[in-house]
Amino acid sequence: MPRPRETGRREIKRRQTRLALITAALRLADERGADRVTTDEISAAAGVSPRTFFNYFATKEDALVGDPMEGSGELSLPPGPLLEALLTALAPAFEQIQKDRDLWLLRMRVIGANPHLLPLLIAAAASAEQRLAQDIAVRDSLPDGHPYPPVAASVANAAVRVAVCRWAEDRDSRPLIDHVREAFTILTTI
Amino acid sequence: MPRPRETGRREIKRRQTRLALITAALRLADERGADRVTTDEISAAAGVSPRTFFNYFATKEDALVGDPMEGSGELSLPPGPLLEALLTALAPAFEQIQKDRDLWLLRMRVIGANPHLLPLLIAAAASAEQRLAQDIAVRDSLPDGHPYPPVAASVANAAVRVAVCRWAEDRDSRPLIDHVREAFTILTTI
DNA sequence: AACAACTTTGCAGTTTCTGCAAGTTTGGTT
DNA sequence: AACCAAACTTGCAGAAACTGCAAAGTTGTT
Repeated sequence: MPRPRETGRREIKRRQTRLALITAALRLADERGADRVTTDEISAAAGVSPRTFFNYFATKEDALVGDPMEGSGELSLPPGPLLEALLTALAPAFEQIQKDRDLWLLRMRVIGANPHLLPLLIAAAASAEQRLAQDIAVRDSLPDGHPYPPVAASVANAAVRVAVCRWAEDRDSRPLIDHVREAFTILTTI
Repeated sequence: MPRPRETGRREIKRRQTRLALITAALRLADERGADRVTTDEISAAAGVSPRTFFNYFATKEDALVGDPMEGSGELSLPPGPLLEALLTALAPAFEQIQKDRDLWLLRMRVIGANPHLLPLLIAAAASAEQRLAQDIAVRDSLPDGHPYPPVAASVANAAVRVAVCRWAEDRDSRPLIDHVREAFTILTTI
């Protein structure tokens, strides 16, 4: 019985290694600045060989930026009003981010201190946005080229971005999903 | 009288060199694939030393992606309805792109053939989008954190992206700005 | 002509990143 | 348990990317 793609020591170990590389990269970059850290040092700090680093990330920057929506997996949008559908479909991703709050704060600090990383984060978010637009088009069975899906995805992306920023500065640590909900309801009032 | 930042052999030569590097990079990448071209080859084809390449671009990819809005300079948004203001403010950029049509088609082909470049193009567009959001906020004197500017800029970006795609496939070669106008008017009907 | 500002270039050196060919671990089968 | 295949790690060798610096060469100004 071939395990789908979830559990199994293999997958667990992979996640661990990946996380170890990411946190090592971020911690070192936070201490000395992103370009004063080498992939060799990151690998050493994560306890793997230098070559292994590139089994996980194509570039050093990728380890620093990470995949913003790695928690979302294959998202299937339920029917109903779009914003509510997005909330439920993206909830797992937001929960994952919530769990990794400290890591995210660290990451945002590093990106803030190393502006050349920002475009990469934006690019990652944009990729997620495009996938989202595709999913919206499928859900509402809209023809290719219809402007609604990309526009909606674009707006949702902007709202999430704002929500994440507020969440990051929120001393009360209200869960991220609350901030997203708030941003979405603001959207409906425009 | 210190020339502002426009004419002068210096600036002209810089533009020429930059353009030569970009076209050389794109042509070579188009022939053999982006990762089968070295910065040394690009420099040689452009007639400059290998070291000079990095005076113009931080990375090889930057030469391939270019700056989507290099023609816009410091844009000042006139008053009035936003979409019309955007049209007039961005017109110079669109004209520049129109002039470089062949270069842009080549670039889009290269990016299509080398998907790892797409995120970088998206990131460049996103940077432009953020600058635009800032300009919108200033124009309408909206407080920092107001959702309108980023959302509007985001939507405008999406519209321009669609317009550029149609323009690229337009056999009649209708000017880019017409396509943008069209996309914008579609927006108003949503 | 002379001077300052900017640009190109070469050189030396480090870091990034890749391909390949071992080894090692894991998951599943008989 | 013994076995096998797929996945993962690792080391090595090497190409290519990238940086800092200082010496030229250009351009703009007085």
